[in-house]
Amino acid sequence: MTIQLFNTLSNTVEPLAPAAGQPLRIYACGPTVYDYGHIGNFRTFLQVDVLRRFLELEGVPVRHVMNITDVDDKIIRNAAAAGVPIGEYTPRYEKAFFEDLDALQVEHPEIIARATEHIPEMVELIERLAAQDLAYKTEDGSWYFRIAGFPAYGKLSKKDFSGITDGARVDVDEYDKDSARDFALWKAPRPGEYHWQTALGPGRPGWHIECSAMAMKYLGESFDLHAGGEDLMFPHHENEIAQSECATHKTFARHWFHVRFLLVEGRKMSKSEGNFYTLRDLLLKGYKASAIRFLLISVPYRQQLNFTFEGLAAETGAVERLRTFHQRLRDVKAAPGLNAALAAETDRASQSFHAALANDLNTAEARAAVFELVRAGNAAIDSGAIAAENVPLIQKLLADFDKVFAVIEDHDAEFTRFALDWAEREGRLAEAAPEVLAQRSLSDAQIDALIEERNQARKSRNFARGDAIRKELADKGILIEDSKDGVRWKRK
RNA sequence: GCACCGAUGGCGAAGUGGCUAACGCGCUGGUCUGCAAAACCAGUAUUCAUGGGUUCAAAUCCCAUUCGGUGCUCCA
Repeated sequence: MTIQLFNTLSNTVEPLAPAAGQPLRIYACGPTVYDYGHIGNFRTFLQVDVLRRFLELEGVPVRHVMNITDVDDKIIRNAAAAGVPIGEYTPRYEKAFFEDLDALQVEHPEIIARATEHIPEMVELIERLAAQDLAYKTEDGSWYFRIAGFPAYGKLSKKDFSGITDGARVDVDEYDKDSARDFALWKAPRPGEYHWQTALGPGRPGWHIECSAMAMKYLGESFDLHAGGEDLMFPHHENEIAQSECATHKTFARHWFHVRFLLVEGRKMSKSEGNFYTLRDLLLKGYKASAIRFLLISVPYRQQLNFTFEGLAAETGAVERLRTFHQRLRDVKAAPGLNAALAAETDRASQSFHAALANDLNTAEARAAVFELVRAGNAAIDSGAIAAENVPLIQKLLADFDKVFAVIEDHDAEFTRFALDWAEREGRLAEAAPEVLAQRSLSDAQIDALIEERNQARKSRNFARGDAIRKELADKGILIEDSKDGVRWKRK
């Protein structure tokens, strides 16, 4: 199935396909590792994950490169404030970033590229530009890109710079740049600042050059798709295009994929609004990683998503519904044969699921198709209409669904525990919700023992005692379900 | 200020010219259960921010207004 995907560059939906015999080459802008990631960051990484997972499901091999920006102004500032070199400051946040990706079931890219490990590649790229007089050195030793040398500048963000003249409105002499729009390729060090000694002189890379250099190193001068948050469109991606295409005289990335920002409780997320959440904040509040993932990917990537706690609770229930159905399917005792009507319905759902994702990654429609089948499947189980041969057909659809959405297979307890351990080390355990802490105080064996005690009480019709135990477990976030086949429990 | 995007039930949200406006959560009633939970069934927007227009036909197209978001500066 051909995947149709919106391309920011052309402003239209276009098919996305790799060159013959090649994997699909993706470059995605990664994090600047100066702090813990927040849910806005993760929405972008999750949507890229949905894209790559769907490509894989469709049998398209992927070569996905993500950069780690481990040197920039904020890092230099924060590291200096902490009194450590940047090389000691960034690794803990890079590690935390990957731990968070794991909690959210985000597949790792094939290649992780750190800016600080690619200084020679960047220097070489700047030299290529300098050789064409498209990069120039200013008095303080910094290097800038000459935008006047790239007439197509603005083609991605649809900005027209042709009418803009320097001097009248903008103060040009700030860094003695030739034009106010010219951007830094290489920044000369301020006194005492960490820097590299290179053929360009001492300094550190500008923000944009790392992505051009590393994308070209791992994917070639021209590749299939470049992804990032909508804010990166300008100036970051526009500048990448300018410096890359001027150096190579080839199209840099053919397809540009931008993920829309989210709102939190209807407002833009910001520290001053008090609605700024890291993944770890939410795990400590007791929200499950699966629910967070499901909420962040449920709204198609080009739509603004309103992240609310009510929505998060709703998604917790939605994930639970999928898991319960998955479980019922495994346990069902179906008569031999095939229910043709249910098989046809399964097939329809499967087609809708694939078609929805192929249509510009419409995740909302894709999950709707699966939920419709969940209802049909549950009804068939209840009425006894389900037949043995239907079971694997439905399981196949759920498996395909989970290859992209990755929420049915349950890793939640593991990552909640991880967040608690982390909070303890950081002295932030007080931020954890009481119910989350209570869960931690109860081992699986203790839970099983209490359930056994309750079974005995119920058998002797001592329902008061049985209900008391159920209440005690519920207070600690453990829910009990009685069924014909015994008692099941799960963490709320 | 300029440019671009959006507004659909109690909440989140799909649908972008034509069958009864998906799906999830919630709520109400029923079935099941010792009681619950889970699951199922039924109900829950005559209507898609507001006003006007185009059309045989509009949530979907056009204009205006209001509100929210983004970019123009660091930001996923």
